[in-house]
Amino acid sequence: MSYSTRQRQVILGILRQASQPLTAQEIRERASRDSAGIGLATVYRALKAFMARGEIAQVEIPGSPPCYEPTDRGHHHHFICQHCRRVFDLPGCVRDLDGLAPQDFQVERHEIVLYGLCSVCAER
Amino acid sequence: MSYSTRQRQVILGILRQASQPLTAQEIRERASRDSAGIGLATVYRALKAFMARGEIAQVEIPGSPPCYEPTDRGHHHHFICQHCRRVFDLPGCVRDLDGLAPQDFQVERHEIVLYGLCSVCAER
DNA sequence: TCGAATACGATAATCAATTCTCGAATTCAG
DNA sequence: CTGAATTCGAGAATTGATTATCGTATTCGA
Repeated sequence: MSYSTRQRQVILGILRQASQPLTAQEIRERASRDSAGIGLATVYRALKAFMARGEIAQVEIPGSPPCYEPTDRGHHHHFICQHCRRVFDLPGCVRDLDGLAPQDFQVERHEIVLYGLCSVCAER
Repeated sequence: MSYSTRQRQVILGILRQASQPLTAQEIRERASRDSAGIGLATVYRALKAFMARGEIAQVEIPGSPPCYEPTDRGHHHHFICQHCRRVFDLPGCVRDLDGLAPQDFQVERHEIVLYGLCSVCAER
């Protein structure tokens, strides 16, 4: 099985506290603020282990390396600020999406990404 | 300015004939079927030139290298078949998308990607 | 047609993300 | 507590996409 180490607890805690999905790099940076720092390889190993257990999910964001977030946040989408490049969670969804595809296509899931300026970057 | 070469005509023709956005690799493969073959570097140079002129656009598809398609197809979105991995164009859009973001966010554009099985792969 | 500008092809170089390596440290079941 | 299993850290290696290099070939305006 897999062991519960200090590093993995830190990493999972960071993902749970974050209000956006984070990249492996971002996780390492935040981990290095507190504890003595965590190797990037360790972050990747932990992410792989958490994903195998279904605790976190990978979010593919166009133009950004893959991000990770806890799976318990329910269905939602993302906003990317074109200025600061940060990714934000957007609660909610829209209906009638599946109707976009032809009748004989089976739609299983969807991703919506909005691009623009976040509240901070919009003020200039 | 930029010259009109045999290679660039081939590349643009391939993009126009395709019913889906194509990656640089896919373009090179299709180009090699007819003419004597085109270098990958040439494909990238041509894509860059066409983009500078606004004739084609880059489409960022999660989990796939960037794809390219002519800009004259109007606003549309994409469907990715989880079985054959192909990318399909979906005409149309949905309304009220911008409402997903908080009031103080400026939404400039959006991408919608549907995942599932295309008509061919759904038959099994 | 001439020649400067541009593009070609093949391959090497770059770049960023991710994985591997390996000796040392940690975890945890018994 | 003990030891086998697992993980760690740091850096090297790998991978895949893209760009640069450079000698040659093509394009096209004058």
